[in-house]
Amino acid sequence: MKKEYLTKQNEALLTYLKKRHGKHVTVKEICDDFHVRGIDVSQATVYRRLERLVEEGSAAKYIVDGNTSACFAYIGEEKVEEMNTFHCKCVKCGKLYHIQCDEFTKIEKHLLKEHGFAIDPTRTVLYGVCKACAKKK
Amino acid sequence: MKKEYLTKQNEALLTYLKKRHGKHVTVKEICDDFHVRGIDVSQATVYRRLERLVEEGSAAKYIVDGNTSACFAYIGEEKVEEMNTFHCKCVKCGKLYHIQCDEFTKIEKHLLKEHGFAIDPTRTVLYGVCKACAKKK
DNA sequence: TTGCGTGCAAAGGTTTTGCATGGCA
DNA sequence: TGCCATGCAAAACCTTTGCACGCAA
Repeated sequence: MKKEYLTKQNEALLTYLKKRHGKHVTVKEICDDFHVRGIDVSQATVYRRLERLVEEGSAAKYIVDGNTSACFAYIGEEKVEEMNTFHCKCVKCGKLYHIQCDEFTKIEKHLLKEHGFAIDPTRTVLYGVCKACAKKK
Repeated sequence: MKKEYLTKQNEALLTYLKKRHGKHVTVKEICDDFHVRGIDVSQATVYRRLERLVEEGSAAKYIVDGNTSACFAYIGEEKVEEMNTFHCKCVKCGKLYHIQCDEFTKIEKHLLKEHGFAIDPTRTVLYGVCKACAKKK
């Protein structure tokens, strides 16, 4: 087990993430915000810290778009098993919906029992078309 | 509506994709295979053709990994509405499972009715841990 | 002949990495 | 002091794009 130092960069990132608990952010958004507020944290550090947070289970990484950039969300102390939130991304307007629904928990259990597959909701994004965009059409 | 020419590159790609009907492949895999077999199709062309196939609905694009690279699968004439296949990717061993299950169709309908969100199964990948990897642990 | 398709290389963007330096414990 | 963390810039990747040329119809 490695030691971990408490640096101001680490602290700044954690503060930022906790303030947006559960929301998704990109590395770019984080860096931009830091830049605007005059906080100096290099992009490389943000990547390295986020990577570690994901390993530790305190953050989740999503590949949300056809676009290359990844999204991260802080999930902190929440136990993954208790989360019934999942993400839906509209492929038309690009909006990301956080949906809480027990039906999803059901399919989760079904998949586990019948197919032996344990979904990790923190990593999963469902793609489709949202209500608003369906109407427009 | 644009005219479409039938070129040998186009033909080679379609042959390749049809042979792997329903399976997922990356652009790199396609190019490598072509290279090995001495077929000359530039990477740019593969991207352009795949993009068009996706537009036409003959292929599906997945963002499958934490890695940046996208996967494509040929779905040909199948109508998307009839597909009850979805994809599960194991985050431990990296294996991609194609699962057919009516339960998934149910959650699809539920999401549409209750949340107004129409999932596109051809774009969606569920992440989690597969049976084999769960046992290892 | 027309104009779409292709190849090449450059450009664009995101993420990773090597190395010297900085800073926590 | 001992190491981990950080910054910077370069490198590594994947994907897109511009342009001239090739080729199907």
